[in-house]
Amino acid sequence: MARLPLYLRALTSLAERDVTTVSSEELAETAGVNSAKLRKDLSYLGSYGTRGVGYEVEFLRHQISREIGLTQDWAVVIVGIGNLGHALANYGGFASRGFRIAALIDADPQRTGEEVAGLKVRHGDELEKVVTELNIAIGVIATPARAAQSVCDRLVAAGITSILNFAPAVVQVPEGVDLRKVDLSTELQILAYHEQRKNGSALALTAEQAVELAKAVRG
Amino acid sequence: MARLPLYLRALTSLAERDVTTVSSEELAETAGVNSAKLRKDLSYLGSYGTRGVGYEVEFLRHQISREIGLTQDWAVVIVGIGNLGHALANYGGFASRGFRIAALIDADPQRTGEEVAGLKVRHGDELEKVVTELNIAIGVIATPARAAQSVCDRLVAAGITSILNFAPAVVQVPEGVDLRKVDLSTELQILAYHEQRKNGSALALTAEQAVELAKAVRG
DNA sequence: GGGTGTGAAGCTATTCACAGCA
DNA sequence: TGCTGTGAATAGCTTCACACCC
Repeated sequence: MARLPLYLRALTSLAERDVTTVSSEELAETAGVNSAKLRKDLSYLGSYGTRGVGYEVEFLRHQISREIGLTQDWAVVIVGIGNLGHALANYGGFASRGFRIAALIDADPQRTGEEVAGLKVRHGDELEKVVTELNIAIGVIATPARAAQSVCDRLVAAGITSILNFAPAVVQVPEGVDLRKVDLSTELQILAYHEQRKNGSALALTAEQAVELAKAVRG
Repeated sequence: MARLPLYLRALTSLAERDVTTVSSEELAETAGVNSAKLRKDLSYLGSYGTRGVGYEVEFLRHQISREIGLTQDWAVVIVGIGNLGHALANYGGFASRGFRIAALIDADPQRTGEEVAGLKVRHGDELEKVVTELNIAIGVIATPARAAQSVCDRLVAAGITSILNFAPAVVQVPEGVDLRKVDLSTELQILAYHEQRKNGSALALTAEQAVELAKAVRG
């Protein structure tokens, strides 16, 4: 369930404020969701709450961590060490959540050997070797769009079944491989779509439409 | 509709290959969705296809661009010029889609004045001024988690109603403000969740569960 | 024939509302 | 009494299947 990480974060934030017990209502508010939805989600994990009281923050946090698989350590390879690859390699939020950046790969021989975030960048040819030797579980694609599919194919061929794609390209994977994508300009486009609707609804009408609307409003 | 950017990208990729006409089946395949879904989505924009023929690539591309609002130019401010802010500022995919990075802001006085992606980084105090003067439509939060809510509040107060949050924090916005979030470690956590299920399904059973399972299988 | 546009069916996710337990 | 856990109701989304048009 895609909301578990959200609940986990909300619980962490509560734990930092030394809250020990929380109701579904409060936790839902913190996480920004409906309380019935939260209770239903949590009930799939088991009955971890106490009626009349709520949930114990630390206990629930541990249960969710275990459910997600954060109690083990996942080795990640980042392919494509451009601007974004750099940022991802240096992003501090991974280590604390059980993700370990184990290798960095770039096709550009100029970059090979360069040190980024304490790791030497390795050449594209070594991809398969790196995946096997370091027991990589998750591949991150941060290459330009044109390279994404072939990098993805090679990751899959090397045995990786979980891939996070940042390249702005449609990438196909075989059955059994999980592909998630994060697309920066898609997100902006969705915002722009709504923004346009907010500001432009009246202004964007053609003269004809305005007349029609005026008629309709008058009844 | 959140899939329009996906279709737009598929159409662009087809246009680059000089395809002029495409069926819903082909376009759906390119975009990685079901063809019935694609036809239904497109039908909301209007009847832009021709029965027995398909859709004209350039025409449809223009219609979708217009629908999303990509025919106008959107000024974007990035707040927080760390690793990620840098990467976003330098990301080439925005300009070509009608998004113009108009300003960069960082709270650290050390960074103020530094030039990133051809723009001078401005100090946090100037946020409201920058938003008003440059007619900013979209705010991007790339700060650490602890600063996210206050940056968001200030963006909203300055009149921005579309915000993209990269900080790993739950951020609340008032009614009428669109907030989208991109969370890198959440994405990895979702992958880890599935990965765990794939590899560990049998191994992760306790002895008792294994016995139960064996019984159930035998009927 | 070929392929869009769309009602209808099916499915999944969300919300309601309350029984049941601390 | 207060709050969880959950059946039932609802809403939203996806897919099917075919009428209709080029």
